[in-house]
Amino acid sequence: MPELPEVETVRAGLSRFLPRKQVQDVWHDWPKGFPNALADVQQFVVGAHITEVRRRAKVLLIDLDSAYTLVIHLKMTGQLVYQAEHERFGAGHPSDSLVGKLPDKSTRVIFTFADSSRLFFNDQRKFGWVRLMPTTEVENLDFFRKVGPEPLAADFTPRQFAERLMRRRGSGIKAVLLDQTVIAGVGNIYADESLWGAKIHPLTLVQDIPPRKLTALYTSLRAVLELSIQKGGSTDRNYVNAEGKRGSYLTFANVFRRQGQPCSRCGTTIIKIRAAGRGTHLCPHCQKQ
DNA sequence: CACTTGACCTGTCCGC
DNA sequence: TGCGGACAGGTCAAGT
Repeated sequence: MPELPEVETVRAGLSRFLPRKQVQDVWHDWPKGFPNALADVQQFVVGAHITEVRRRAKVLLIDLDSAYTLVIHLKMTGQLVYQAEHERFGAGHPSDSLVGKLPDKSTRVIFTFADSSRLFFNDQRKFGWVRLMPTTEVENLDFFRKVGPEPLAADFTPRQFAERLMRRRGSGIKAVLLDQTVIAGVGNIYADESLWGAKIHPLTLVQDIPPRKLTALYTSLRAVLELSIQKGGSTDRNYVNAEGKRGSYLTFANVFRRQGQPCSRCGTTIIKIRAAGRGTHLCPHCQKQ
């Protein structure tokens, strides 16, 4: 569920809090979710200072001044929540935030900093992970070598978008949008929303989409991602930002989880089908195959 | 080789 | 009310 806008929202929040913090302690259960040897964590994380928080695709990168980086993927139900020391105890926490309620039963990793503030990695379904590696090796990870361009990058053009989509000419457009090696950061929510915006049926084969509709999809995808970042991302169940608060984009969604409701453009009832193995939402009138 | 399906997990919801 | 099964969806590995 955390897709580009959600991960970007977490990144923005963490970069307000984390730079210059010194790590004092790292606790974790669930070795599969943080597979590094304890000795390496002790040597390269404990005592180190955080220098920067970055994002690439749906992956968060927390750089340390030990020349190591914590690489974090939230997958579907991961959360990264920062809690300042004074927020730990007692009442007074906003009821719409997880802050003050952590750790809880889905807490997998806790970073404690020298000023007693803490960073919690929560993950109900344990699909997410944290791993430590030298900063210079991050770009050599298989995932980063193959991942496509950032759709919101200033130099990402409609032409580039169309060319990359056409590499997968035999496939349905939804499957292609979800393919991280084509375009980075798009998941189920924004695939559905951007296709509705461009009036394209999710199962349409890429080579059957006219150029003008590809341009519309480029525009629609960028608009949807930008609006979602502005709204703090989408919260269906689990997602929260670095302050433990939910995002409000789904209030503005046109099709995602809106099956049975009228299309905001034409009034036709939104339906849910299966495409690329995922629940897929569309307006059968606006998005003809 | 390109595409699809299953595995990884847990919690929730639905029908019987 | 209890219980089994479907479902949620990001990514990799395995299968077709």
